[in-house]
Amino acid sequence: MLHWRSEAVPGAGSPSAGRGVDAESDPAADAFQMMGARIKCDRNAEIFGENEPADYLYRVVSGAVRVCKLMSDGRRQIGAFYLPGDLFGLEADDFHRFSAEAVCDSEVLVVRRTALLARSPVNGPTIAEMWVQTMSHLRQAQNHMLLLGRKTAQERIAAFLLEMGERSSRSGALELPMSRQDIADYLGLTIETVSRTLTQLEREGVISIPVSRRIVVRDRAALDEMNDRLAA
Amino acid sequence: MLHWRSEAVPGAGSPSAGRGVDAESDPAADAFQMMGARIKCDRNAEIFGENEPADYLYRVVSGAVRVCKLMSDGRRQIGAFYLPGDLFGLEADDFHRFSAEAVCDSEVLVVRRTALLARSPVNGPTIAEMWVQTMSHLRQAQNHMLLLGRKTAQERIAAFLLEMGERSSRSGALELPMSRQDIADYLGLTIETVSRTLTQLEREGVISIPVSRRIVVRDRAALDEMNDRLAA
DNA sequence: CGTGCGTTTGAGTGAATTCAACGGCTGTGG
DNA sequence: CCACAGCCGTTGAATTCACTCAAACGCACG
Repeated sequence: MLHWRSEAVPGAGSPSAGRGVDAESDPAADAFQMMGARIKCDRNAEIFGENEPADYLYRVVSGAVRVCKLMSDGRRQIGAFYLPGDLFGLEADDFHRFSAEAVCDSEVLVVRRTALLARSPVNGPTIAEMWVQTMSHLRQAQNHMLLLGRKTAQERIAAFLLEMGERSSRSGALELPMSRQDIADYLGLTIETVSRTLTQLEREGVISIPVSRRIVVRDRAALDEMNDRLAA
Repeated sequence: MLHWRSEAVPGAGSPSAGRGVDAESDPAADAFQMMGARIKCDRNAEIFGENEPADYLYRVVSGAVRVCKLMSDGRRQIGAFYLPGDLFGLEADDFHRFSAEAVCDSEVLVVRRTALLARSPVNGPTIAEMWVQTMSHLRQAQNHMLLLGRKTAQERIAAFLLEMGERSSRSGALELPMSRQDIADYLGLTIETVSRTLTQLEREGVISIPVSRRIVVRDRAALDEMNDRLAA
């Protein structure tokens, strides 16, 4: 595909903590470090709201962020979780179509959209970078779409665990920053079904759950099989 | 895969019919008309398959195209329908993640990806155009995601009818090119549920169905209300 | 006039939901 | 140090919505 090294000065910002922040590897990160402001968000704090002007781009430094839509009867659909290193807030129009909230106490970098886009002449590499980002989000959305289509609760949970496994720091146990309710709203299930399904997977020996937000995958193949029914 | 008449020979094809092809208006269209080959696809013909190299871009001229994934147990998820004027086949990687098939006898324009991208020097307007396209697909995927989340059959059908209404020629009746099975696989329902729900909507006077693939919306507000529960 | 396909309709089942109660951790204040 | 409140998560029982299985219908085509 396309990629190139950024044209500028990564040197300054010492990236600090935030597990899994290998952000410095990709080019957009540099722009963020140069131009971005770092802000702290308490758990459940709104980072931007639906229909607000989309003047800024964001990058998760630590913690986690969810983007979601609320329906008038209280149902909520979470469109994505963003983990350290992930970019979010990029929109096709000038307004956000989802709201974004901190899943837990988090830090994000913020940069004006115009600043990023103006960085190089007319449409320098930055446009292409944004394109790649958008492509990546598209792929993510398509995966999520598949997840929400005709799938059983078990298949959804399996897919979720595998996805989080891929994205989190490659360690033994999964540390989930989000509540059961968040997971439910992400997977299109109820909190009870999420809980029951996890318990069932634990009883079957596929996973173990030392504490509710830490999940150890014991039988990865089993999860794969539940999920792999995708794509013959 | 499939065969088409030699690349080249664009001049011959007079744009011909294909309702809703106002393709000439946007810039990418020009490239397609200049460089594309026009091919015919019989109903259910595969245009490209999952995991095939993504060397071409496509534009629907007439008919309709579905992109989908098949699961090993036969379940199918349709990711999108493309109608005349729509672009498809643009991928983040070098391989298609979905397969594409003609919903009904259709015509599509095909152009080599490299040809399109090479059109202007390094990253001329074309990159930006592609970005816009990708953004548009992202928005579409996000909408579809919402559709598949915790929604009742009625809400899904309502959303589907509204979506098709938006996208089809702005006439009175909706002419659906796809089968009930296609609709079901798009909405994450079974064919029976789709049928029942449509019948129910007809009995309630919200729509009427003179023949199975033609639907007249009688009470648009009712459909909106079923759908609008979205986004407070 | 059959044959085949797509669609509709019916009856019974089942997976996930709703409603409701309980259990367990955490932090606060007596 | 313990008691208690407030969450969050789990578990149970009953319900419901969509699914599965099955049959019939209508239409196009040979």
